[in-house]
Amino acid sequence: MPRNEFTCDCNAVNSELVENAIKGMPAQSTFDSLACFYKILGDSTRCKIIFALLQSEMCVCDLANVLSMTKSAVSHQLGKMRNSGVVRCRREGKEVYYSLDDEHIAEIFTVTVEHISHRKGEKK
Amino acid sequence: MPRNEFTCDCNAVNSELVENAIKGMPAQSTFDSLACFYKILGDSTRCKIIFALLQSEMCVCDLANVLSMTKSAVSHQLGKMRNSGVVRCRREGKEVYYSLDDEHIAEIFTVTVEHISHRKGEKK
DNA sequence: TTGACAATTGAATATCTGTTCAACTATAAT
DNA sequence: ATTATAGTTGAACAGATATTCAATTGTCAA
Repeated sequence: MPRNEFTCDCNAVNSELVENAIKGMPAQSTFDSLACFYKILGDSTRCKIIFALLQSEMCVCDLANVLSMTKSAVSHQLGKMRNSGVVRCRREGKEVYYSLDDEHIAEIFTVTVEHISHRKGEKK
Repeated sequence: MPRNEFTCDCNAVNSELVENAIKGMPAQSTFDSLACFYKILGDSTRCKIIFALLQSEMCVCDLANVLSMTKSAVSHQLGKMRNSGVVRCRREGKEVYYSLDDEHIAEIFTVTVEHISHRKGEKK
């Protein structure tokens, strides 16, 4: 009789390790937030937007020109990024200017850019 | 006649800013790598795997137990993480033990966990 | 060699996601 | 008021993706 109260199809090899790991696990909502945050960064269009906004705030038209995309496509992405708290916006006349909301994002982003650059030379 | 040599449906508002931004843009491949990296982190299952591996290396069975998932599902995710250079593995008898490949990943991940935790208290 | 278990892999499916298109709102100028 | 431009939004479509299921490989023990 396998002591397996979970939905997995096998028994733990190192049960103590597993039990401790389970105890130390944060709530599901924490992982959802984490995944949600990374999901926003996990698209090359949105990465470009972030990179552009690192330099300066920009309106949707400007971003569309930088990315060679339609206003609609850019606006859709900006909407998601706004909802996730990645960017902030302010209206100035007809234009809406976007900027990075949180300095943490710039930090995490630039660290990753370095990480990627370093990998380039390495294996494969 | 709109001076719009791109695929976008509007003219830049701040043309100088746009031109500088375009000049400063890295190659498409850089953004693909970035997005690819974040995409790997952008799934709650894989976030859990990373969190578990922060504590200690584990075999597939152990991870399956920690996550309450089948070996197959876990193995599929580990395969992707392996291909992206996020995790590394070594065989020991019948088991295959996985661990985080790069210390940068642990760094980026923990910084983001903090970022998320701080946000919790804030708006919304 | 045979059987058992750990792990991987490919195909199939259900779900999610990015872009397009068209319609719409908001602001400014004539 | 009317027109033009900036931006948003919903529906639809195409492409990507996570999990399941079944089959297969690799390793150890009998």
